Amino acid sequence: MKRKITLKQIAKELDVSISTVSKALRNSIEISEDTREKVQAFAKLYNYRPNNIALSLKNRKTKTIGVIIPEIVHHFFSKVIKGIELLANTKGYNVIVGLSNESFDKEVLNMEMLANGSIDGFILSISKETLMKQDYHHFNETINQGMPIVMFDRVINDLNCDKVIVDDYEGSTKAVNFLIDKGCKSIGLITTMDYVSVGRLRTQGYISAIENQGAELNAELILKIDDSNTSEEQIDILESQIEQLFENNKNMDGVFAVNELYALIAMKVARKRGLKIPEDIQFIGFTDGVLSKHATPSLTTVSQHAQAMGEKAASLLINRLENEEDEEHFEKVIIETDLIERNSTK
Amino acid sequence: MKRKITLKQIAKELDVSISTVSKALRNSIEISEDTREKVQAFAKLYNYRPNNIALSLKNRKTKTIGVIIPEIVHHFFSKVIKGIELLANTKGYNVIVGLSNESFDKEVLNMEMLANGSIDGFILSISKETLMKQDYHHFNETINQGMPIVMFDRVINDLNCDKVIVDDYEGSTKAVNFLIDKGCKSIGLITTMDYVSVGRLRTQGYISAIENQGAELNAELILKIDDSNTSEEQIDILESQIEQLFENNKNMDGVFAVNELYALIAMKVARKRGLKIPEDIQFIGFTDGVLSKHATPSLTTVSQHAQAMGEKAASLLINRLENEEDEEHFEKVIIETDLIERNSTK
DNA sequence: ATGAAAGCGCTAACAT
DNA sequence: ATGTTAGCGCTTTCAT
Repeated sequence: MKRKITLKQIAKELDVSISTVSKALRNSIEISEDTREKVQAFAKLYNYRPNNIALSLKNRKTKTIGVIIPEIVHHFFSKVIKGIELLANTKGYNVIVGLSNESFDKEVLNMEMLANGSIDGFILSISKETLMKQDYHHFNETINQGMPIVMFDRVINDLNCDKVIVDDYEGSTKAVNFLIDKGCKSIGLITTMDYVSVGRLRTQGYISAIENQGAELNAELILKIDDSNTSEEQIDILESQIEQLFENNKNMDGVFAVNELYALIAMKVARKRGLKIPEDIQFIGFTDGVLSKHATPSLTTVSQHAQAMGEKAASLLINRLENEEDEEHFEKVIIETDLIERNSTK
Repeated sequence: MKRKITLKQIAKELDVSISTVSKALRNSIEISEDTREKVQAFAKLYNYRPNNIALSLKNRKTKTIGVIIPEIVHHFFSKVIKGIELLANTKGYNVIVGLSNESFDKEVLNMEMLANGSIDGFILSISKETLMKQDYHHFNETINQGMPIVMFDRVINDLNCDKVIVDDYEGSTKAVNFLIDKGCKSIGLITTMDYVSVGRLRTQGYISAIENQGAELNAELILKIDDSNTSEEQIDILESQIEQLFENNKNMDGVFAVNELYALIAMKVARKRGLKIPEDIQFIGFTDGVLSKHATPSLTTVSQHAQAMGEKAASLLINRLENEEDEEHFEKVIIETDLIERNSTK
């Protein structure tokens, strides 16, 4: 078992100084052709690679990005990570992943664990608990220490950092208008509580689309789910809540759901009640998941382009890390949504 | 913007030496109560945290684990990562994620990028391309340099490292026997090419279950999918191949698929052909995905306990890192599968 | 009880 | 052309 070789060992073997070796390896013209070749050959033979940690200490930068997300077993987030990793890798950066698990404490802990020199900057999406508590001191402290943050999807507006969001408002409006165009007269909304900004914005998009149509807004048609605990039995509760929605609105002929699971369960309920999809009732979900494509019928969705979000977030962060210039001026990038038509709409 | 404070700065402010500060912070009895309190108060005030990189360089260990997986947008892998992160975090370790994207070159690149001091050890699952080429030099080199590896799911037997696998053979046997118990007389198999070890083992499980039954093996009932490229149009090809399977076996009354997507598409084909599930034909998938639970009908599956695999892998690696003892002796842990009954079987 | 010095692996300014 | 030195931030052994 041959341990990794260091400059020091090479220097000793070849009977030169450490700095000579260092320079020779970096092709410095200060070094004679002779020793340069000798050193390089030896280094190659022993498969010398500079130690990243030593470089990080010296350069005061680690070339790694810390990513904190609420949950990894989730199509949207894993796709964002894929985008981040892809772009980071092409720029020579590594990616450390921390999971907050929707918990405030774990989010803080994870950030503290990484902010002590392990990474150059953060890309993160805020946990539900943090959003609910509205306690953002850990973000501010990190930023104040000179470590840049890029937030995506679940963001806070008045924070000194770049943001990448999907146009939730526009996406919902688009979806609801689509349902209206397809002849829906009574469109239900299945959404989350307002403290999740994306839920709030999607709800607003729904409302404005309905109102712009001159139609009156019917509160009965709006179902707000409290998903602060995401346990298993939650799904049964969810289903009965959706049952109730159908029961209260017998003439409902369209449903817009803020995620694909809600939409799928709603379709299931509709089918149970003997409704034909899309003939009797049409469905659209807001999502970037796998369920939609393989559901029966397949679900029309508003795509969030999660991977593009990840790439954009990584590119913003790396730009900021490598160009000290644009301090104090932060970008808010909006990723456009696309409506993907499948078989749950006419 | 106050940058992170260092021992040096504290020492200067308090007019003591760096080593005094260091000792004071670690509660050394060498230091007088007086200065100890003074230093600790000052450190707390300025929120001092030791620099991880410096510690890593000093201790020659980074307390971070490198994870290389073929794909992250995949329920199984993201669940494994969740398990790894969970356990790693409780032990004070961070997790760097690298994606091979099923490519040999990216796998090698990623490993080289991390093996130069950034991490203490690897947890990985081998890319399809690597399995096909059977080129494992990068694993051997890493191990030879004294960096431990733990492989999971897609593993190579004769490699000096710990392994965590699911009992693919046993799981398939269990599934096929279950179908037989439920009255199936003609059971189809939808699997992958043999170079993916999990596909091969699951196929063997199917075969032995059929043969143990005294039934004769019918090659017509076995469909091997070449999924070496996983593009979009692949799904249409997949569907037509499965159509063919049904066409060739009109009396098929059970299907075992080595993943949930194959099972779902098979169910779709069956439905199209007017077959009732589970009355006319029953289905089981091998998986740990979300599709199964929300499919119609929901799919009976063999669960792999992905998160448990991740936790076990992390625990094996950390044990090896922290106890130098058990060199040369490697474990192969087998995670039991569970059959989760849903509505695609009687 | 405190401090000086060496060392982890590397780079770079500054001698020679 | 080569070597010495200092320093990145920290711990620890060895003086004082």
